[in-house]
Amino acid sequence: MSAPTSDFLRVLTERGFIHQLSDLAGIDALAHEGRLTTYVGYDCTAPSLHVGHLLSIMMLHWLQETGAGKPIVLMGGGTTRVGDPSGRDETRRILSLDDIEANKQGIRQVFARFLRFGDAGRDALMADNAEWLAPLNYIEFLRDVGRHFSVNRMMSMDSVKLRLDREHELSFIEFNYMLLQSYDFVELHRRYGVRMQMGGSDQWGNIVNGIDLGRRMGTGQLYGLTAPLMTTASGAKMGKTAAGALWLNADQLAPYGYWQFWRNVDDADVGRFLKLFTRLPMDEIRRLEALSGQEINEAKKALASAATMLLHGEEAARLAARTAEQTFEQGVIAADLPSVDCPRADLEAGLAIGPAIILAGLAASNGEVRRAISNGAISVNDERVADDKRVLGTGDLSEGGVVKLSFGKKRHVLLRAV
RNA sequence: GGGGGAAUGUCCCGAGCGGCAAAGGGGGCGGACUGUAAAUCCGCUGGCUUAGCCUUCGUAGGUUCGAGUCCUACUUCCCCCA
Repeated sequence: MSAPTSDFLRVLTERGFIHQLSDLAGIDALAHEGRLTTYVGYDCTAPSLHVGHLLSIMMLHWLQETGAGKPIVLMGGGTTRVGDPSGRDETRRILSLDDIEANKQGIRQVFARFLRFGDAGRDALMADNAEWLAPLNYIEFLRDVGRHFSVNRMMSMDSVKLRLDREHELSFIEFNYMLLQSYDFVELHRRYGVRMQMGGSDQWGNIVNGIDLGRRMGTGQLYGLTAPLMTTASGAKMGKTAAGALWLNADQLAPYGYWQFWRNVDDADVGRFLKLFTRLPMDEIRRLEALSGQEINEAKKALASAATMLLHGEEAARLAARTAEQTFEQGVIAADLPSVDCPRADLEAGLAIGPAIILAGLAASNGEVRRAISNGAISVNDERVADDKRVLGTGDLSEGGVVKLSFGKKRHVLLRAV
């Protein structure tokens, strides 16, 4: 691809955000003039977004930062009632309207950390497609939008084909998702002059359909840009760990856990992630990714702190870094580790190790705890537990009135006597 | 509408003569080695009050001392015919 002239595309290219774009020159020109009003849509299927969404959030961030255009965050209040089949092989559970509304509220808060909202020209704006999708009239929609879609072509789209090939059910309601998403694009153009849609590479088909529908419905030329599918160096899809999804909301995943996630990335991912998920300047990143061997841990810490700072703020990032240092480098019990309250009376009466570990959220059943103990995975106050009959008492409390429970070397929880 | 095939361990794929808590992968978790990395090796990967008991093979019944396995009905998917 020839070199872009706009800051926006230059930054995105340089930092590795671009997988596919519909028309480099067209996008570049609009970005150059600062008229590239762009939207990204987010489902409201969970109470928080997770790391997988971060990529597109960062793209919106750079859009605003480079002055390329107005970022629009589209909440899928309407489309979530239908369910996007892209990248899934299971029928999505239909959420109640209340759930969707609650999820929407949860998701909202994250964007304020990455975007500047307001009424001025390039201030970010948040929209909800329930606003125009909910009142749609079926007959009119079929007539105005439906007629532009070819079932033949829809059948050949990856999201549909995958379901068909794997012999999984694809309900009619989900089959319609791409019509709605395409229509969103058109509607956003009409309302806010949106010119481009961004998303993950799995959204390419939906985006292209939107561009197409726009042409047929008279929006003029629309554009699309997708980011590469985020995988780790080992090929795993990013966003989930044993502890659950890597949520962005602090009440779902504490800053410490978030920091730990970035601290533990694969060596091979450090440079790429620094570019994608932090705002560190490129020459600093080049210096960090040149580190090798033991030294690359410096780069990982920088990544963890920079990424955590972006999402949770400077103070939270500093605290997480300190907690990690105390826990992993100094071997002392850091007061800020995740903690769970435990009635003092339980400890006085003697609390068996199994229920204690479960209470701490480190395991799901006694059986799992027992197996973990036989694997040498469980520690109390950094002392390996050998006997699954081990009972915790007040004698295990350290000065701070806590017992440190560990599952493996990395997952630590403090049991706080209250 | 007719005919044939399929559904397995609630992550995925996938074996399974009527004695099955159910082979084997992948993935995940833990241990060793390291650097809170990767690779490698080893262990674990239904629940419980664990010499035992309970719940699991699409759903509901049935046959049998005993059913993932056989029979019937239903649900969903695939293929062929119309």
